[in-house]
Amino acid sequence: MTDQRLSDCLHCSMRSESIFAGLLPAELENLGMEVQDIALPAGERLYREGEPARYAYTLRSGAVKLYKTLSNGQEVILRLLHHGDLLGFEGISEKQHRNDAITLAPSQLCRLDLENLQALSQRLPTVQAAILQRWQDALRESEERIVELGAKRAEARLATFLLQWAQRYPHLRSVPFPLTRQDLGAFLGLSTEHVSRIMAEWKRQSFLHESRGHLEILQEPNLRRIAQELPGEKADKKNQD
Amino acid sequence: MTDQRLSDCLHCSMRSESIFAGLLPAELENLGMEVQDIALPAGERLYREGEPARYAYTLRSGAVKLYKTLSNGQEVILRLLHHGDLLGFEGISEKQHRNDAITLAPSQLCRLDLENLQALSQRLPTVQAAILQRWQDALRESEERIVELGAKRAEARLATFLLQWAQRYPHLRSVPFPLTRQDLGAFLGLSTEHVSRIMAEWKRQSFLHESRGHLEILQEPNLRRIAQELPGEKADKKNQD
DNA sequence: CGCCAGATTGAGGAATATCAAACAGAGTGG
DNA sequence: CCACTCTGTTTGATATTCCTCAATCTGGCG
Repeated sequence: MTDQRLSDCLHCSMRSESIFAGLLPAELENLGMEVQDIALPAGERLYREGEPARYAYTLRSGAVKLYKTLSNGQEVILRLLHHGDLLGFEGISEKQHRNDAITLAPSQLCRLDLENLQALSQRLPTVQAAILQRWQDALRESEERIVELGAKRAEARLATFLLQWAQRYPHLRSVPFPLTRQDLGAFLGLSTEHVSRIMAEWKRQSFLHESRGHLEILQEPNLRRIAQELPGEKADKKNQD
Repeated sequence: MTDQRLSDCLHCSMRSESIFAGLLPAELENLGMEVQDIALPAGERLYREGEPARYAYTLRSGAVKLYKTLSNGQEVILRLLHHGDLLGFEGISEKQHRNDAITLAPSQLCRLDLENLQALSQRLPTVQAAILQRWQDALRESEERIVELGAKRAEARLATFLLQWAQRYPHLRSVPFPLTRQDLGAFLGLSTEHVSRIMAEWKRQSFLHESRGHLEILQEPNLRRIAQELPGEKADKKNQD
């Protein structure tokens, strides 16, 4: 079920975008670190909140959700990860993972030993700088989320999210979309039903199309308009088609 | 109005908590960087969103809000900073500031030149590690905010916030509280009026007391209980006093 | 005292949640 | 191929939370 082998970083297709970008081939061969290449089906857990952090990961393909489960059982999704994103790096400075990580789709990852990684980042400033950069990106994204959650209404949040999701697959008309309505709600701070209502309405209006885990945005301008809407700015003119 | 002089990092009262902690005195004297010591009244702007980033700051005393202003004029506060917090460090890797920064109270800050800081952090791994750590803290805080905004109701958000604010002044019964109802709303994703209603109610119930820019939490257990409440967990028993 | 920004209060309405029921579609076993 | 089941989606009705707008109140201050 879990395919696992040693990774060949030197010839990795993602090398130029990874935290090891910028290293010389000689340095790469001398990482002093085992990098496991892992393939997982959908729904597999990478780690759990509170668990001792042993590994960090680079997501090479597929999708992963990072989330917390509250005392009433409600899930809150903190981040949704795509091709190229990192996870588990909080383990560099904290002993335990801060959240749960589960694959949403069949995924390929590189698994890095955190102790090795920490030693490595002390030795190679390039690597540390790369990690710092990723962290800043994550913080910027989180702050954008705060703006969405704090200031926008349900439709605007959902529209923003769908557009950003689709943007991660620039070359595809119809993009992979393994999220349930419940996932969407957990990410956007909305109830499952409310998400469903909005999605259903947009499908009726042909703003978008869904089929077998794929999503196609048919009327991007309309979604963009909705994504911008702020409280007190009701769009009087609906689409007329 | 703006008192400004060269800072003496070696004898700074915050040295042990700053990003320069762990440096030897000799290294400190050789920072190769001018550190300005700045004192500002309340309501002073440190920088504006989109402005070229020249400086980063360490807040030595007082309070600062980082916020964005949306197209409808609405403010969203991203972070509220206290004694010991950093700001403007996004300028290390981005050319422009991502948000506005304004003092909420009379504040003392250290101003660091970003170009020098960048060079410095390449040279001194200790400094870079310290910055990395602050970044991770900021990300953790942002993720906690996302949980608050995404999953909790107004009262729980406000209670959580007040408790955390008060915790920043562990030795004081009555803590400085320079926030307006509007600030609270902008931070918590609520309307000014809704915040006001809840605060007024809590004052009536003697959960807390407000006076001349200061706040005292009188019944911490009740606030803690409210802070934990999640949708679907109505507390039937109110306080009886 | 008069003024003014911020705080409070009230009434009504919009946005969203909750609860319950019906629906759809992808396996699965006969 | 069909009935069956299971899970996720959609829909409806109702309740709650929160916002908006407008008015009033309060405390500090010239």
